[in-house]
Amino acid sequence: MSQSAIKEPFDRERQYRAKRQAVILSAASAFRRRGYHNTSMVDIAKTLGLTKAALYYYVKNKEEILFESHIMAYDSMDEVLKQKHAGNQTGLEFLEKIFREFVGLLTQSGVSLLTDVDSLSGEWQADVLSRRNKIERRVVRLVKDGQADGSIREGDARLHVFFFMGALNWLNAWFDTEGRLKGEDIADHFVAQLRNGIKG
Amino acid sequence: MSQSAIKEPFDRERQYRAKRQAVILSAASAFRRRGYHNTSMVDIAKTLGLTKAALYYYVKNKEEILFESHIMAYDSMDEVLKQKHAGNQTGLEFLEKIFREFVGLLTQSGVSLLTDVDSLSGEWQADVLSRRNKIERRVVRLVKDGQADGSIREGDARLHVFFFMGALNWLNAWFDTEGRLKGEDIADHFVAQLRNGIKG
DNA sequence: ATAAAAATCGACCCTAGGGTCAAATTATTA
DNA sequence: TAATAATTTGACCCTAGGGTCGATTTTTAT
Repeated sequence: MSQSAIKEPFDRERQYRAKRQAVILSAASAFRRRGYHNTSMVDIAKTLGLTKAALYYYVKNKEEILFESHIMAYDSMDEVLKQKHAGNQTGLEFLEKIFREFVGLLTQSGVSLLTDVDSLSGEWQADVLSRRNKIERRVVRLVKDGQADGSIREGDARLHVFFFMGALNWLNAWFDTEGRLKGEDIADHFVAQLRNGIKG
Repeated sequence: MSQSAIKEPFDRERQYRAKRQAVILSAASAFRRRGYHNTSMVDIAKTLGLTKAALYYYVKNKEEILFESHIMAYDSMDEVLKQKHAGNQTGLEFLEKIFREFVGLLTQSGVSLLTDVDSLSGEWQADVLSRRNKIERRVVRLVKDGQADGSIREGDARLHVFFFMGALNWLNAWFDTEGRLKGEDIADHFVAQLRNGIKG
């Protein structure tokens, strides 16, 4: 049929992209659990029922996978940060919401926050760091907003942020989808601790 | 002189132990900053003005260095946890004190809390995990004590702990001795956030 | 000064694992 | 059902870096 000439190339590309995503997601999860250097390309391939060589059809090299893993996580966080707070809620309330969604990303959506930035070289490392800093600055801004409206207590906003973002990163390291701790409960608990820790 | 026959061997051993410590400390610092796998034996050696081969006079292999790095950190933490709280202070006050000293270890005493447990094999990994768990349980107990005397609010004690221990681990990752943030200030800030986050 | 012990080194070996490539296999299209 | 394009593979190459060893250099004891 005549349609195929038009949509077929799109489907092709879509397939390709989907598979590429699968590779990166799967790898990211492995990196998070066992570490970047303890995860070989063969490991990644086997998990997907492929051969090492096939991976290189979707990816330039191992480092690119690490890079994309980072980017993917930051994209998710950016998405969360995109929303604007309803006019009625305080800065603290808004921050709570954001933080709860961050926790959700890690516990429900399979997003992995990786730490192995040093294994990235030059350009890529700079890219990832800049993305991370951008997010950090956004959150710092939220805290400052909260301080401005009095819902968050005074003090170095960056330190406020480092504290609870640390909790987030650590959560990422120990949280186990299988464990008895339910993501929802963790979110409630963490949000409570965040709130009490910094409220005005 | 006759003395030497007695004390000389002790000095020898002392020298040896001191140098061995130096190797491990130096390596631990590098591991913390660049990561275990991004730090080669040659790197470690060069930092100490030695040759790779010389390292093996003090250490069985690279993994042992990683192991000892972990142990060293946990020894420090155990030391901090050894103290008993004065009869008059609340559970929360005592926990604050402990936490402040933990922060001090990382910011002042050059102790590095490493995360690369997965690069450790079998026996060693089990050892390290058990040490970590032991410390974690101790801290959980402190929290429960605080909850018992009403100074710490109710809620899953383990989650309380994960939250602020996460902050600690994260601090370890970003804190830079050279930076403008002074360890003392960070401790104050972190302790405040800990206190407010969980107080009853 | 000299022997013995301690510490360090240069040169080398060896493997895990990242990366390549031409050939085979599997869809697609006409 | 051939021709073409998209995937996947087996076999192979190559290097970084951990680890070893006998030979030196340095220290200590007598």
